[in-house]
Amino acid sequence: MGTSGRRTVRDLRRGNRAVLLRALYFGGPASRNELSAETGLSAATISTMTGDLLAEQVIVEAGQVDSDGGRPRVLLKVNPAYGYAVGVDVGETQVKVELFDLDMTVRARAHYAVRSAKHDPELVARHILTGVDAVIAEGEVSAGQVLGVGVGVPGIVEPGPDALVRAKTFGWEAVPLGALLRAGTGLPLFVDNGAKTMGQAELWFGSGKGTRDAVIVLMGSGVGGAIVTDGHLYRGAGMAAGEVGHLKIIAGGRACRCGARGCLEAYLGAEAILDRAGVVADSADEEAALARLLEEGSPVIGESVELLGVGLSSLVHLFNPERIVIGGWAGLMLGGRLLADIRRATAAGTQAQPFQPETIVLGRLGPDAVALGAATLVIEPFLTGAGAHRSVTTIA
Amino acid sequence: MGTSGRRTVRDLRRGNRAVLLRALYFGGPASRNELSAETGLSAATISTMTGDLLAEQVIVEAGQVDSDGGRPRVLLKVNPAYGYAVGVDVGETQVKVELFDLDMTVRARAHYAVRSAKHDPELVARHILTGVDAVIAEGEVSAGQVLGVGVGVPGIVEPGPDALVRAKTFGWEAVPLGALLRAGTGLPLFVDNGAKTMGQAELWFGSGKGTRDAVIVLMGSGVGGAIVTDGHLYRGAGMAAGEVGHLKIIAGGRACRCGARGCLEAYLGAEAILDRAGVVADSADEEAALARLLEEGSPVIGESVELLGVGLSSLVHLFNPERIVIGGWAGLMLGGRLLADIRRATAAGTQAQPFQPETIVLGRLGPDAVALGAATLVIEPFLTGAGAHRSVTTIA
DNA sequence: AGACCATAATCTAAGCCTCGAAGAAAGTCA
DNA sequence: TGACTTTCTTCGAGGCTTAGATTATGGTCT
Repeated sequence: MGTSGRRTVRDLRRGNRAVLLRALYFGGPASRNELSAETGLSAATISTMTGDLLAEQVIVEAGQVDSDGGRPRVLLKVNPAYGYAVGVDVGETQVKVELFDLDMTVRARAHYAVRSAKHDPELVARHILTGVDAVIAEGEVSAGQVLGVGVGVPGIVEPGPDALVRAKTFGWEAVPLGALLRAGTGLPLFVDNGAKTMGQAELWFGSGKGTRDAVIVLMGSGVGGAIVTDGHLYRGAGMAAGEVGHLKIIAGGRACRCGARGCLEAYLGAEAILDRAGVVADSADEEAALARLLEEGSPVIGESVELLGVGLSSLVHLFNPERIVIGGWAGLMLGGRLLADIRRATAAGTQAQPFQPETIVLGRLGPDAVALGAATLVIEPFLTGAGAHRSVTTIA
Repeated sequence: MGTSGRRTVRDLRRGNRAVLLRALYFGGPASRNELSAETGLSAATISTMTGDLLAEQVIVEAGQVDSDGGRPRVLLKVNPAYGYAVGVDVGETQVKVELFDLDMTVRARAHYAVRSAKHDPELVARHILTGVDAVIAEGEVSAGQVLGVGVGVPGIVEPGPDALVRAKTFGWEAVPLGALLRAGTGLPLFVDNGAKTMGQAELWFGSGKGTRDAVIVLMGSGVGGAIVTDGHLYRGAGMAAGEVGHLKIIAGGRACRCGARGCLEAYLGAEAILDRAGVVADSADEEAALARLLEEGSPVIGESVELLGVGLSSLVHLFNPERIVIGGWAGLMLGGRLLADIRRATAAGTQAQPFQPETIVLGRLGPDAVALGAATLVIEPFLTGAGAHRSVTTIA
């Protein structure tokens, strides 16, 4: 099953343009010659296509490289100023809005504090909309140059134009964030789970770079994740795949805030770890408290590593990934000191040949990559459409 | 990342031919007109392509349908006798070799008993090779018409021309089954895990038909599975993905024969269920013994359902499937009576909106579909290549 | 029966696309 | 300055799909 397939001869062009643009985006500056080798397209085709893209200003020249006694190669790269993407991170304590150029350099930021436990959807939407206007103004960019707005939220996002968000942590049951935002902006909109956006950031620019099959596990206060299959974020039938936090590790075990029992998140977010250690800490102090636990060598930490290993071994058998990236602030804290133990604990739960310990690595982007990842939601269709301007407004 | 992309204008034709052939293969007989609507290709293109395919005998006419006062539609279908596929099921007690035409009708069979616990690789290979020759002879098919041989084996298959098989149940450490078979036949060869082949059979012809995102869980003596993403079997980086049997459900729980603890298979194959119930039964009696347990209403059965629900809820959160198919003889036996309980137990471990109870269904093909599925490994490249004859011998 | 209509399939001309080969551009080296 | 090397562009050829016109094949109405 699974009919994909190009249709007409013009789709061919579009597809090849996308291949070219991706090579240029991820492969940095390159000459036409190198592009021909990388993409498999003939030099002639590359030439006409780069001609078009240059004329449209999607790409620009980026210097020369002389070769041994021949015509020097002209380097090409994606024009960072061709378009801009807004990335939004809707977090527990604040709404962060950032404007990126195509190089993913931040051109402007706006942060809005949100009082914990008071995540009024309308307020959040207003913060986002205000923020979008603010960064566009501050970045001195015309609205026409903005390719879209990507939003990373906690919880599960239902596909569809309304982008219904269900986030227990916020008490959001079925908040139509997409509809709320669309009422205030005409920009293309992409809403997805924050862990997934962060995962895509690691995939594109971090430790996942270059892999086709990867699992990204993110531990902060809770546990989230992202699954990469065939080089793309896997979302499943209803955008809810990859919820690593609700992988069960102990049938009938600790109660999770999701209502079920034995979830990874019932043991392994910073919140759960502190709770298991009997430490009381509000969300602002979690980081310090967890650091202290690590310092003390609390037995709860050792236990946590073992449980993480159990979860990861499940993931290895299900996904057989080429790489497993551990990220999120708590994940980086744990993994920074105990990576070897995590690898060993995972190996104990897996047969030898689908798993190599080196498969597990730490994330490289730090815990603030949610907005960056949200911006990649905007870039993705830009690359696929190869700069076919501002298509229909869609929800990823 | 993930560059796929057609390249030349002839690839376009090949791709569209594949789309057409798939539509015809899975959509049964259809007129050119219907094909045009289904594939999105213009009537003219369909016309020339069906012309080619008819000339090559890949497809044939299949009657007419008169329409409301117009020229009657000529129905087309894949020519079942265009080519044949051999499917092999290497099981615990026997090696089954079957010859299928493109309609997946069995044209010949050959079975070879294997004494339990004595799975000499060379002997198995010899059985397979003998069987292939036997079914080709019995089916009265010329070897040139055979598109390939698909083999389903227990354990994990490593990609590569040797197709190294690791199967603890057989005591196979790294058996180069591909190499052994290639020494005896020149036919294209495809080796994969038997649960995966069975899963693909359910996907193509059984309860998974038409789904793009599915999980297939197979319970026999042990537990296996297959994952479907975007309409295709997902194999991961090293063909080892989808090993549902080694999903962990209880950290530090019962020892599994794989060496780890807490695997689903340590609780849920027929073998494990009987063991947990304290019943001693050798593999020939397992079926009767399990049936008795069910009849008696043993508490172990109720427990098993709960544990299965835990495992399935993990799978729901990780894959967000459109459908979950339960198969294998033990799975069908349990599910036949207790499907409602399984659904309830799964729902208890999942949030409401990624999961609908009706997602879980029983397999439709019965427990003997391994060989059928193995044959689909041969059909798949035939459909993709759209009958571009006998390409290079590959391992799937 | 014959004129007319409806639907299916094929034919034809036009517009794109990618490729290979040949030519132009832009340097180095002696 | 001229030979050489390497990169990039231009051009003709061969293919592809499409829209629209044309042919095929039956029913329906008078």
